[in-house]
Amino acid sequence: MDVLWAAEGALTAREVQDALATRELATTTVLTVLGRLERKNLVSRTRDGRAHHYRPVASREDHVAELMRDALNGAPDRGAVLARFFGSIPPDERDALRDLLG
Amino acid sequence: MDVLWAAEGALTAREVQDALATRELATTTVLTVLGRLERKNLVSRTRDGRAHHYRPVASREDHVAELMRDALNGAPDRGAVLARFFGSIPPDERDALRDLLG
DNA sequence: AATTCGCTTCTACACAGGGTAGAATCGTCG
DNA sequence: CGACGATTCTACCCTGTGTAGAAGCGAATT
Repeated sequence: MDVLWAAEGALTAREVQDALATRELATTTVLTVLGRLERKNLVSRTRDGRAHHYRPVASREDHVAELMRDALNGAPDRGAVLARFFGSIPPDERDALRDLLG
Repeated sequence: MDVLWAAEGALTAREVQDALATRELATTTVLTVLGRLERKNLVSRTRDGRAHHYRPVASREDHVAELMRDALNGAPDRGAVLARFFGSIPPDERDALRDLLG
């Protein structure tokens, strides 16, 4: 589903379908999925004459960060989770973060 | 489902059921769920006479950290995600992390 | 104006996963 | 051996997701 993030910017359903041409999806399939994504507030759309322009509500990175926050909220002891999480990511990323956090 | 983490240590199905007594669950329900959790490698069990002892494979914190890693893997630009994630958690947690990371 | 064509909406079907539980089985204790 | 508890098998419902057909609606073309 989220292959749609791959294409940056606002797209029409038609463009999305073309971008996924490898899968030979029916037009209605693309529309249905886009509609569901809109219902889930993952994409927004604005009318443009006959068609709509669909655009991601958040960047892929923001979205994934959101998922991480959601996961984090799944535990009472957030600090302990964060500690384990950091202990488990590649050292180079940990280093980069250290820099980032000053 | 994961209310089972709440009870620390290894439990028998019977004990799990008692712990969830508020929900009046049938014994088989508890067993089924525990079985599925085992299939998903979230709990392991060891036979103890007639019954089994069920124990979490990982602590709740480890499990949530794992979910965070899974989410993180959902984006190509991990660094960007991490940067956003950090920018979005409460400042005090960020401070705690800074300490943690040295 | 009527036809047609594209975009949209509605509705639907299959399949997976998770919550729930009944029926049958199996093994241990008395 | 019999009873009872633990387990397994099977099943039902509900939701989410991938897929798509049928129909509606508005605009361009004939």
